[in-house]
Amino acid sequence: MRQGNKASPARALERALHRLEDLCRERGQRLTRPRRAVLAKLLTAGRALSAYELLDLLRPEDGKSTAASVYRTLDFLMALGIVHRLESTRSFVLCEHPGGPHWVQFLICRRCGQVVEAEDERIAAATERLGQRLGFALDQRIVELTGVCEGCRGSAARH
Amino acid sequence: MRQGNKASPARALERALHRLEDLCRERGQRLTRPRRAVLAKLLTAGRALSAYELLDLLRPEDGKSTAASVYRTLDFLMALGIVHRLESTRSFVLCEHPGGPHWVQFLICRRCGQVVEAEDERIAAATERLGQRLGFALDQRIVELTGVCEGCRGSAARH
DNA sequence: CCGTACTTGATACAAAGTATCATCTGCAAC
DNA sequence: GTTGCAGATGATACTTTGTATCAAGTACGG
Repeated sequence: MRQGNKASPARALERALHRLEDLCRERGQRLTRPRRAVLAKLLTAGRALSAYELLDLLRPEDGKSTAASVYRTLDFLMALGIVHRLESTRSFVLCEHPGGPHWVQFLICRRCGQVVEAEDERIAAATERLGQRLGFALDQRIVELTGVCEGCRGSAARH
Repeated sequence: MRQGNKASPARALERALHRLEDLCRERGQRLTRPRRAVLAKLLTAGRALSAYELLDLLRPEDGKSTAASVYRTLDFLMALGIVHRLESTRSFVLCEHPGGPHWVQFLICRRCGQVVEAEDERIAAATERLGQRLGFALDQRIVELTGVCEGCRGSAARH
């Protein structure tokens, strides 16, 4: 929706795989089957997945997947910056803002599980400022805002 | 330091236990031995502890502690608002700002483990605004900023 | 096509958190 | 005090999440 992924899922997958290929080449990293597979599953799922949900999706078409391999692959994709971990739900999502390093915030609907990735300047500035004020040189900023999204508030009012 | 806890730890413990007692009475909750014990351990530790670290501290003086009981007790203390969970380190800290419900942020030193709890108006406002902009009714805001604190930057420069 | 540095597969394990149910107890009412 | 009992604990077993190790396999530059 946000990027037309729903409109042409095959196209979006192709784009994501190309991006992965480029990033690997740029950084001298290998492009392997599990790396492609995990990226593909995250993309087609279209939502945050736990490592073990991912494992369940991968096994039918690659019986050799294990928890260890899934975690390794996720770590790799996170280092490339194309996957993020949601600490509050212990799950993993595709990055919606591929590009250079950035500080992002997540809004998570506790009803439908939808995850929206934001890049809010005010929050970035305010957190930086707070770090400076308290003498911290920040290198990671976890901002995860949980609530109920507009759709869910409308559809199930007062419940 | 911030509240003089280091200066008189026994006094601080006494204060914290009184606070727990008051809160329990106010809300019609029971004040039990494990609840006192967990609070005491968190206070005397003076830092964030994982549930299992807590368990290891509790067992010597109460062999009946179990993971389940520790988690139950932590959930209770969190509901009272006097303990917070740090998602990024899967650990628990005493609240430094007892009082009504509030939105807090944590700064965590990755070198020494120090945790500072802040209540920053700008961040509170910016996150609220972002939620509104994206149509989310927020009920939880996790903000955990990791980096290196002033002391650690000074003492181990360039490493 | 070769060589090898890096990655994977396989196994085992550690850490974190939850479910269930019988027993016990804090505390309000007497 | 003593008592009754809703609510908490204790005990056990289990699920979920994440890591360590090392032999075997493979992506990719030359």
